Amino acid sequence: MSSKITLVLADDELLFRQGLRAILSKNEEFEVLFDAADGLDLVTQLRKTDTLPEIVITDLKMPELNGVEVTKIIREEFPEIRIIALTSYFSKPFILNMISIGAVAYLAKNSTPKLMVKTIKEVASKGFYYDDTVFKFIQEGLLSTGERKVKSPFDTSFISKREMEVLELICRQYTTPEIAEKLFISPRTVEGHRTNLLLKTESKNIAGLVVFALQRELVKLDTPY
Amino acid sequence: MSSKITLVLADDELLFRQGLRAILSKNEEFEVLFDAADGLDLVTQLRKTDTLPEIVITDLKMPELNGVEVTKIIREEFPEIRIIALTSYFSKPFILNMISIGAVAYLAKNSTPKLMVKTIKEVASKGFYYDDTVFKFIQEGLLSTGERKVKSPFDTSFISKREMEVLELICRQYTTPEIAEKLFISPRTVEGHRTNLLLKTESKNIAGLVVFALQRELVKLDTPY
DNA sequence: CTACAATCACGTGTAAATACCTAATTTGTA
DNA sequence: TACAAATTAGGTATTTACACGTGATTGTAG
Repeated sequence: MSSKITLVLADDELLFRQGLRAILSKNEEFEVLFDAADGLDLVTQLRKTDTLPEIVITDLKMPELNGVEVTKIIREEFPEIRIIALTSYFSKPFILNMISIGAVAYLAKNSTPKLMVKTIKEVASKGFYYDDTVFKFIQEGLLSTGERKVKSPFDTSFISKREMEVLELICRQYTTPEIAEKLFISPRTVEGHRTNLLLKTESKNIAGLVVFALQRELVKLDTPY
Repeated sequence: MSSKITLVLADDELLFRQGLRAILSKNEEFEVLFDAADGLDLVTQLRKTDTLPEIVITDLKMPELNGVEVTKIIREEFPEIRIIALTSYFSKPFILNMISIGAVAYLAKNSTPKLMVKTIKEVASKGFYYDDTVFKFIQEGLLSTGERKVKSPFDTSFISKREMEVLELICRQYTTPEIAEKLFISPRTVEGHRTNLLLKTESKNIAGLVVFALQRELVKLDTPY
C-alpha cells in the first residue's frame, strides 16, 4: 500500500469541515493536512505550508475569496494540486464554468459520503472524476459549439466598478437622484449606468437587478437575522 | 450508565447530516435515531416513528418547512421533544425569536464539535443551554420591556397570501399592470397590496421588497448557478 | 497611434411607481 | 352576531424608472 492521499478542506462552516474530517478519518487512505475557513485562509495556508496536499476540496460560496477565485489562484500558483468543487448548487452552466477554470471534479453537498470517497479516490488515481450527470453536461456543453459564451455565474467581471457602486446603492433602496448625489455625478449618468446594468444582467427592471446582485452576493447587505 | 441520549437531525445537506452523525457517533452517549432532509420530512418521520427522540437538532434554513415553522409544529404535537436550533446566522433578534417560540438552545454551524456535544448534554440534563452570548442577548431582550415587538425574521405571517403572490411577481420582474392581469384584479388593487407590502416590510421601494423577500427566502426563484 | 471600453453627460418621451386619500365587499373567527 | 382583517377598487398628484437616442472624455492595451 502506498502513502495516504493528502487532502485540504475549505468551507466556512466549522461543523461542516469537522464533519467531513470525521467522515474521511474513517478511511485509512485519506489524510487531511489542514482545513480553512474561507478562500483567503486557504490560499494563505497553502503558501505557508511545507507539504502541499494532492487534493483540495473547496466550497464555492465562501467569504473573502469564493471557490471560483480560489480555484483560479491555485491553478496559477500550485498547478499540481487537484481541485474538487463542493457546493449546494448543481446546474449545467455552473458546472461547466467550474470545469473550464480547472476543477477536476464536482461534488454536491447533497451527495453521499460514499460518493465523496469514490470521487476523491478517482481524482487521486485518474486525475479527475465526473459522474454521469456531470459528464453529460460536459458533452452537451461541447456540442453546443455556437454559444461559446457559457454564462458563468460568480464571474461578474463584466460589471465595471462604477456600475457595481450604482448597483449596490440601488439594492440599498436609494433612488437615482440620491445615488447621483452620493457619487457626485449627474442623475443622467446614474441612469446611464443603470441602463447598462439592465442590459448586462438581462434584467427588465430594478427588481431584476436586485435579484441578480443578491443571488450572486455582489452586494453585502445586513442580514435581517 | 443510563441509556443513550436519543437524537434526530434535520438539515437539507446530506453530507452535513452525515458529518454530524460521524462526529456524534464518536461519543457513546449519543444515539441518532434518524435524520431528515427538510422540515416536512422531519415532521412526517416524527409522526410515524414509535420511539420519539429526546432532542431534535434542526437547521433553520430548509426547504418545505423552515426551522421556525418546524419548531412551532413540534412544540404543538410533541411538546416533550427539546429543540436545538442550528444555523449560520447568529444575531440577537433571531436568537430571541427562536427562543420565544420554544427552542431550548442555539447552535451556530460555525461552532466546534466540542461545543455541540456540550450543548446536547446540557439540554439532555438541564433541559436547556445558552452560552454566554445567547444568555446576554436574552437578558438584554428582557430588559427592553418597551419594545415587546421583537422583530422576528423568518416569521412572516404578517404578510397575507395575496400580498405574498404580489411580492413574488414583483421579484419576478413583473410590473403592476402585468401583475394585475395575471391575478385577474385591478391594477389599483395591486398598487394597494404593494403599498401594504412597503409598509409592512418597512421598505422604501421595490428594491427593498426584493431584498426582504430574498433574504427570507419567501420567494423561490431559479438559481443562476 | 489607434482601437476599445469605461465613464460621464444630455434630450425627449412614456410608463410605472409612489404618496396622499377614501371606502365597499368578503372572510374568518371570537 | 359582531368585530377585525383581508381583499377589492377608486381619485389625484408627483416622482422615478425606463426606452430610445447622442456624444465627449479618459485610460489602456494592442
